[in-house]
Amino acid sequence: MPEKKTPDRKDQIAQVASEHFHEKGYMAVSMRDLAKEVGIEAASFYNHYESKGSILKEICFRMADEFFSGLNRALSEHHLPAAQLQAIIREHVGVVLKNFSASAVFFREWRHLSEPWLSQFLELRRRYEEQVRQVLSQGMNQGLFRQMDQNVVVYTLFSLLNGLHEWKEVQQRFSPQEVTDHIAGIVLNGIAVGDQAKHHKS
Amino acid sequence: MPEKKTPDRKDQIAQVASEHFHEKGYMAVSMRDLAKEVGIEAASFYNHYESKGSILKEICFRMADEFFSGLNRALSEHHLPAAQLQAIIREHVGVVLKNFSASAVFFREWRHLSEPWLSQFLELRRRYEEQVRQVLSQGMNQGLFRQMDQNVVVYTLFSLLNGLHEWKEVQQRFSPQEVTDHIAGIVLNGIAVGDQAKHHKS
DNA sequence: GGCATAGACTAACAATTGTTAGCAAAGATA
DNA sequence: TATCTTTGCTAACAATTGTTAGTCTATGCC
Repeated sequence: MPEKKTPDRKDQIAQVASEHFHEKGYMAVSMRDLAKEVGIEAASFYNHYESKGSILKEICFRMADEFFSGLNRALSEHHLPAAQLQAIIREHVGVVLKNFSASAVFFREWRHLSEPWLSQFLELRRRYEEQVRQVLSQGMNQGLFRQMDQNVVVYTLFSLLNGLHEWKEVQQRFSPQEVTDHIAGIVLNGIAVGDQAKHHKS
Repeated sequence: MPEKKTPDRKDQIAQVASEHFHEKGYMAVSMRDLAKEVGIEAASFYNHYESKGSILKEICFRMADEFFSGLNRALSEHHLPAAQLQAIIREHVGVVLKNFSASAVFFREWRHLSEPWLSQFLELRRRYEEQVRQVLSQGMNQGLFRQMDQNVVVYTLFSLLNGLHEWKEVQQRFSPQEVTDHIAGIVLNGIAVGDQAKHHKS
């Protein structure tokens, strides 16, 4: 007797799993843990997912989709490298803040994906990184960004972006726009030629 | 028949465990996995550690010691906030690069500590963060740093520092000094008053 | 009504988990 | 030499794991 209408069990499971994988880590959450939270028995999961691993797969690749959508939006709506970079950051921050648990799983638990998903996932990550690198490259070639090691810039950018999910307080106390401005300010200040990219004041 | 002299089994176990916890995650590594690598049987661990959890505890708190040593060294050897901050970064980077696997475990696997170690660990982290915050505070009060939200600066700094262990390439291609300069440059450029902290040019 | 499908259940499985008990050999200490 | 401690082993344990089989029931469709 289903006591209330299930909006979509599969989505509900992904949602609950995201939160638990985020808090305890994928390996520390059992199917029975999830079952208790969802309100069904562990065996019933297999009507919706074919394995525990496929729940993780669903979460990770759904987030990858989100990140790529944001990236493509940023690239198609802007054409100057500096504007593109800022848009990339804004989109990325938006995705993280809108899917806090799931993005934490995406960043932290992907190594528990089984093949061939793991390889596929890493390839997607590589492509994302590569696209950002190209924006940097264009900016440097056009003389808009200083010449510097791209790996270092990418490290800086992704450390700030990927570390975001660790800081609950930041999410609570600042708007997406503020976070975006902060990160964009740091990165652009770090790489821009001259001062035209500075838009903060004391 | 011990085929060769054991330099120190307990340290060897901690070393092997660090590497495996780093690569697979604490929960995904069984005692038998570790045993195979060390060259003993799983049950023999209990002559050196009282539980699997106590191996993790050892790794995490040993690293906490390292980080605090570095912090204290930085604070005692310098007195101007800008110099202190730079020294803190240098010490921190040094500790991470010198104990790559163990520091990754420190940053990523601490949530699997059991009580009361978990609480104690979080308290240590809080204290570390608090000391850095005080340096920022002093710098602002002395007019050396711009007035800005300390949480945001701390978020930036720790994202860059704590994300370090994710980037094997960075470790391989840059010296500790280069990494330190890079991070210190970003943070000081972000917070310093005027241009005196800038030491790069196009 | 008749019937198929979806989605829940119970029960059980084989494997793996961390851990303990009991024992043996080597090294240190006396 | 006699004894104690250290450190390894084998065997086994109880619990938990992801997963499957088989069954029941409500819902939607003809």
